Amino acid sequence: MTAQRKLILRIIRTAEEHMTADEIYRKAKAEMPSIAMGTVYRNLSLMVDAGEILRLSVPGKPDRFDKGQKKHDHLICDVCEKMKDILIPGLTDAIEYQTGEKILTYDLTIRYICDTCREKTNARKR
Amino acid sequence: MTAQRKLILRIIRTAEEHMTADEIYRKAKAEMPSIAMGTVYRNLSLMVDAGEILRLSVPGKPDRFDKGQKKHDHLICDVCEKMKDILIPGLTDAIEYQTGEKILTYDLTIRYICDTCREKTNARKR
DNA sequence: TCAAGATTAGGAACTATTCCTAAAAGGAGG
DNA sequence: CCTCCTTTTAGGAATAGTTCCTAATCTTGA
Repeated sequence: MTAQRKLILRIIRTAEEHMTADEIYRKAKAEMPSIAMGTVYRNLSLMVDAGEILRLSVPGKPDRFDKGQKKHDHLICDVCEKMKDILIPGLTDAIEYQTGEKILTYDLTIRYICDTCREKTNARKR
Repeated sequence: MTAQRKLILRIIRTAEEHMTADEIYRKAKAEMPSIAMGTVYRNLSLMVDAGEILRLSVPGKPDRFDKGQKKHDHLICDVCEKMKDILIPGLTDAIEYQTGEKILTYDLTIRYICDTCREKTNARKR
């Protein structure tokens, strides 16, 4: 395993939030100035394929990457765009039951307004 | 409502499948050679915002547009990438119950292997 | 009819991502 | 510690999808 890949993996593992490829690149560049964007993208894709990390796709926004190994779903706040992980146990079974199809996987993204933003909006309205 | 917009809307309404912006553009261009790509994109976005049509986002692929007004979910075949509409009634309620949050909307995309592709794969394996 | 505002065509610009190539780095075996 | 072979890299060009810009054209309503 190359130094570049180790670095990228460490950045993702120690990140508090889901980072974009660009954010990871910039953080990596601070430690290893020679690293190239292409290297980041290639390693991210390799690790996603290997199941070491997860890719989170949000329409119209750059992909984000998650250290998590366990599948989960996402709540995205419509105002601040912050993402929150959630688990909806049994959804796979429910979908298979409803559709009558054996499914491989699914991707569920929920839009809502988070508490922080709801408070701000209410405060402004009064 | 301009002629361009009327044309775009008609193309979407008479389409059998969900079309990409580029497919819509080419079909529109055949009838109105002067139409520009930007016009197609702008009108599509306007109509999506107005709730007249739906935008379907698939990670890594161009967006597709649906005449449908009624919200529904999608099954995508992992082999041929064809998309099928499905309805999972009560999912909104289930999500709200599970998360304890009032949700605005959700986006559920399910990956599976369609009957046609499964048959082909099996046939090849033997 | 005429002015104000909206919409267009055409193409440049942008963003996220992939691809290309020559050079550098690994690493298995001696 | 070398040596050959494979993998990976840096750097930048290329690509796809989409948005943005501007001057010209079309609407629309008074």
